[in-house]
Amino acid sequence: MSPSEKPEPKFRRRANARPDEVLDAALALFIDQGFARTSVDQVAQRAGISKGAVYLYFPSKEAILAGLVNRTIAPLTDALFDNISRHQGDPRPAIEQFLRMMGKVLTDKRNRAVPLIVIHEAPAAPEIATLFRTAVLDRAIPALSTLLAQGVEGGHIRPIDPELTARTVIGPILAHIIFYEIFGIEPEGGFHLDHLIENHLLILNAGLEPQKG
Amino acid sequence: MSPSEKPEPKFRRRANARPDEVLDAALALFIDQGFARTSVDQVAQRAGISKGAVYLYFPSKEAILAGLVNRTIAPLTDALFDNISRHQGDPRPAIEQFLRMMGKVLTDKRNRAVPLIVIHEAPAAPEIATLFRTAVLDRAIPALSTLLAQGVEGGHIRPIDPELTARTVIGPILAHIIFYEIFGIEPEGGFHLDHLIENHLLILNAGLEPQKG
Amino acid sequence: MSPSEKPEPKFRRRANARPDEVLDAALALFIDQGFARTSVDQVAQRAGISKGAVYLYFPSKEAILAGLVNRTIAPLTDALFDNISRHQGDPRPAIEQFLRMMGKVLTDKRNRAVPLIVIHEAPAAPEIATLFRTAVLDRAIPALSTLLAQGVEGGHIRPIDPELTARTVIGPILAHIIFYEIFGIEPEGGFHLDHLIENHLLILNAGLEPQKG
Amino acid sequence: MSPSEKPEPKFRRRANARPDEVLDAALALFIDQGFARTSVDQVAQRAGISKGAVYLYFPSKEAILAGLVNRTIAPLTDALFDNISRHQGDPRPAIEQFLRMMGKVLTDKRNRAVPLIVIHEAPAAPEIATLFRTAVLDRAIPALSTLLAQGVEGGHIRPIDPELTARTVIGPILAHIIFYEIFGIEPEGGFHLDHLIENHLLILNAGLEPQKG
DNA sequence: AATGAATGAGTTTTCATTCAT
DNA sequence: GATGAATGAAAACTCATTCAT
Repeated sequence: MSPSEKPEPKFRRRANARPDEVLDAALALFIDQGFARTSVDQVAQRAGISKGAVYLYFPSKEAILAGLVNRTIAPLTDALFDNISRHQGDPRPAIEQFLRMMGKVLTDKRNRAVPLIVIHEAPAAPEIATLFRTAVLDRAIPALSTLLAQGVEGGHIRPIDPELTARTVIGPILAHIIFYEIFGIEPEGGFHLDHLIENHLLILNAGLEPQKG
Repeated sequence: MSPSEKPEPKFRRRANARPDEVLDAALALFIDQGFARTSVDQVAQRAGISKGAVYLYFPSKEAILAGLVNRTIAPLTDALFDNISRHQGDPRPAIEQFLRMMGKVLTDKRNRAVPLIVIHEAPAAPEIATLFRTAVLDRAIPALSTLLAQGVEGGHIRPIDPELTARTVIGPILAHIIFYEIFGIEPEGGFHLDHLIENHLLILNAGLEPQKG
Repeated sequence: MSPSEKPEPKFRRRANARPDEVLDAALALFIDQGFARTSVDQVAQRAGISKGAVYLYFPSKEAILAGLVNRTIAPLTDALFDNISRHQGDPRPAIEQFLRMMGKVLTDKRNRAVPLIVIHEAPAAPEIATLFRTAVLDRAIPALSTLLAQGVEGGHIRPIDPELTARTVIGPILAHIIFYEIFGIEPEGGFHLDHLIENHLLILNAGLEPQKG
Repeated sequence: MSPSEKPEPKFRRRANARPDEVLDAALALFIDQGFARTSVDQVAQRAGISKGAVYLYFPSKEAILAGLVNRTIAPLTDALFDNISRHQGDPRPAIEQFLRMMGKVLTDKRNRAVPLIVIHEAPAAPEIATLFRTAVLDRAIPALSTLLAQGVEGGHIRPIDPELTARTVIGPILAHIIFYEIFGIEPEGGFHLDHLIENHLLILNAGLEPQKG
């Protein structure tokens, strides 16, 4: 208690990094306990601010989740999806590239967490589900479908239903993540999303090969 | 108060019919509103009994869900999974049969509902997730893996990682259901899980074909 | 702590008098502290039940107030207002009777309290204000207006505007109560609403006397 | 930082104009939304200053209301009330003048607003009620009482209780305003406070007329 | 066995007020 | 003087669970 010791100020620094800090805290907590079981108080405490301060940046608890989704979604540019849907010729290299990119992104647990939370909370927060759908699924599925349809038309791949095949393309990744994150099922070799994707591509590429004769 | 005063009712509600009625009520409600937003009161009312009576049969709200999961799981006999894992020769017919059976079962919304609820509630009710995993996933995935490993060994299918390929087998169905049920995404032709499965099998069968030469 | 002492049961008696007990508790508290400054917790405590139990009977805090208004309003039968508006001949005896009845009712502090609370809370609870208006003012003012109009037409009283005169009839009572209850202003002789009314009637009766010639 | 570096702005906001601007903003907001549902932030924003700055001029939200009451009250000089209480002879012309003046003042919604807010907030802010009472009611009622008492004594009006009659004089105006502002009850001809007053005076003047014989 | 009245812990949200800058 | 970020206390409401009857 020497006079030189600076007394803790009641109010901490002012940061305009605050919203991001709140999101960081929220994400960590949501991953641990889920959205519903995390209180705003906990988020605030973990972010090192008061509950009231959280409401300075986010008008509601749900808005925090929306912020999280938005932050995760933001890097998904139109260019990304346009590239896929505008691809000409054999779709398989484009699919490979797409899946490997997904693999890279989703290898980071923090990126996997957001879609999972959305899935968990969809019944309680349908607007968030819509937000995610609009920003991700409604762009990715049509892009893949277009890519595949073009491949069928050009005879580059076997004639399949493009829209349904999009589920064959993406589904295994979804299953892998859900098995691991929700049910704690880990393959012998570990989570390694890249392994899954390479194995999946092996089958997918061969499976799409046009029949001879 | 002699026993002759009150005539025995001709039909007395058998107490052991009650738990099932509760589960029926709960399932209908959970499908409609989700587990979290359904109150025990609602379940009781729909089952035609009092809230207190529900607790006579189930010690907690979560136990109702567990009961639901158990009832849904019960038909999955060991024989079913044994058949798959003991299959010899080309695994593809067995996979076809397995997927078509899944397709039949999961075409009924009531059967889709339980796994979906489990997924939604997993963070809040991990024991239920475990229950489901143990009874379903921990049996289905190894069975498929064994089946595939045997196929690889016998040269009936291309050399792939059996455990990871199990995700390629199942994943598209999971994706289809999640897209539809959670995000409201319906393919142009409608939900039709059987279409999805036939399209998927087309690719999968070709994709597993052993390479010539 | 003798064994014969009955341990306090956790749950008290079940009464269907409960809603009324809640209203009693609420009224006392609202008189003391006002509606806004009274918490549901306080109401519950005063009623000797838990907060949750209050919500068993009233879906919201505002509903408690509505219940209070309704209970106070209930005795005002249609017959009462019909009597006034159907009166024929000199309106003054009817007015006398009406004001004296009001005086009797409003001499009870508990009856005065409800309109006052409504006035205080009108900006925060406009539906309650509407409830009160519909049940009381929209019946009393037209009844008085009709009575006065008939009196004017029959030449029993001086030609005045019936609707505005209704305010002259009622206003002094309102002023008396507001001065006393809100501002703590007490006439030298004490609150005595009946004195006020007699004095008011003296002036009112003379003031309505038709001009001679 | 020499004084010459920063040129004096030609027009500098005079700090002492600020409190009045705050009051203006507050009044407008209070009329619109009521005192309780107006936040200090809103007042600050409307006044074009920061929330903190409001607290430079007013130590609390309640103090803003007090300031508003004071500003409204200020024009009520002692002379005004002295005139009334010192009046000799028939009190009726003085009462007429008084009521017409009230009518003029209260025809402006902004002037009606302050007493109404005081009435609404009295349970939450008793000191403000006291402030209003002391400055207005404790001067007006005695003044009227004195005036009436003198009129009775001089035989200019019928023998009535002066203090209670003061309520008969003022009450109809209060009723008219409360009916209109709080309950939204408008006479057929519109609010027109002056009509109410003229009608009231007709009755009042006749009602105070000393009895013949 | 059955009821349903009662409990009470838990959560989001608001906002007057403070104070570091 | 002025700002506005931050605080923290308060309060309504929900509902799984309990238990007297």
